[in-house]
Amino acid sequence: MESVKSNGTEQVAKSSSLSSSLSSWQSNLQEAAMEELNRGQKQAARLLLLLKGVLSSPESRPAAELLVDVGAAFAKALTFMELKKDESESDKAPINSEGMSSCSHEQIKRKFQTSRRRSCRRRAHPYSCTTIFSTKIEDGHGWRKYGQKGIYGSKHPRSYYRCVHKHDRGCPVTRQVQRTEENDSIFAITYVGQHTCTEDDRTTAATDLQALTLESKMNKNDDASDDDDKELAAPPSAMKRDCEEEMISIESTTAGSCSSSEISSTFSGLAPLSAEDGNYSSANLGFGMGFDELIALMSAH
DNA sequence: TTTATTTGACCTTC
DNA sequence: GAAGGTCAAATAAA
Repeated sequence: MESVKSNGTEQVAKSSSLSSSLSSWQSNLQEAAMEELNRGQKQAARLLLLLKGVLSSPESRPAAELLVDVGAAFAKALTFMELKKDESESDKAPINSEGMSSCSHEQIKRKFQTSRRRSCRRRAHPYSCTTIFSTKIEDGHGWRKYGQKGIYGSKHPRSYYRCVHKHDRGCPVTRQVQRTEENDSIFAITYVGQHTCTEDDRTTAATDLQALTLESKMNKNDDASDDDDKELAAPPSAMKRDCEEEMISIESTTAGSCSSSEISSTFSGLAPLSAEDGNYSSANLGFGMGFDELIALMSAH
């Protein structure tokens, strides 16, 4: 533990007691910080609710984005704190003095790995995958459904789609669509590979969706939670209609190693965490959620 | 008749 | 052996 040159045992005892009280102090501090973050998140949600009408106008868009961003930041910080708490409780490891900033990637990865052990494994494939969370599955691309499976431990089946240009243009993209456990009206859509069918389609569907604005989200009709099977079985023609999406996008860390269920397992009210850089984009409305979803998630947290 | 979806079987990975 | 992913025949819809 430490080298003792003078009054050894006393110093060890002192050090041990010191580190124990320091650890307890840090733990209390952590609890207090989480409480405050929780409070901040709830207050942000309340403010969002209060201003919901006011912020619907286009000129209030920056303010609305800011508020959503604040809510997302609270959610994200809370998640970091919870991850840290989980780790210190299970490992009994001393709290890292570096604080929250150091706990993102590895801990998130670890959490994913834990849930992976429980629920799923994936075939290795050479393509990168991107998971988004959206209230709709249309993304402007044409998809052909080629399978549906019940997933172990999940109440919703997973549908498998491939690009309609797979055969004529050799487009390799597939996607998996599954309703999230946390919110039946939100789909976890995992895109595997990238469109090669047209020049315009080279950007992934996820990238397309990121261009969607708050305005469209605010003005959209509440048609998000239609019948499960109808939604999932929507023909390509239906998918090409205008989409006003609400989405969260998460890039996988390594090609072929991500899964929507892994990611959705951490979806209980938190901001999206890019495993690559730990950031989410505020340009696409933070994590792309509308007011209702954000508030629902914040309240559920 | 053509095209898309469903679904059980099979394959692959762990 | 279990579970996810894909195939392809059967079926439904346009």
